[in-house]
Amino acid sequence: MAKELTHFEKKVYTVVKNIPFGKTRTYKWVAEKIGAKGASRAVGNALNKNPFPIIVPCHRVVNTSGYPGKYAFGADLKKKLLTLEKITKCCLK
DNA sequence: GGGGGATATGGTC
DNA sequence: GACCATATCCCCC
Repeated sequence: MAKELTHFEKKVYTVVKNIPFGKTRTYKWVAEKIGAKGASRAVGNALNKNPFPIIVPCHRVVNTSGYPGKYAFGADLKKKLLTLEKITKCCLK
């Protein structure tokens, strides 16, 4: 099972997985974090093929405009998830 | 500061 | 070689 993920994807998932709840990061931020500065697009590629969208909150990754770009399950869902997390965080707080 | 268009860049299929 | 969930630069207002 264990799909043989590329070293790049592995790093991307590890970083994205560590993004705090209710927070959002940019593709560039992730790229630099994994040491692939400039590979912002490659980050999106890896997330798109994300085999575990459950443990990898890829919906927390947005572009520099602070606006959610695309999403494997639909940009609409992504926006919804972000809003939901925001509300949840506010409620718990 | 913001909008639109074009180019550069990195990784995977 | 082509594709892609971006980023950045240039121009204009």
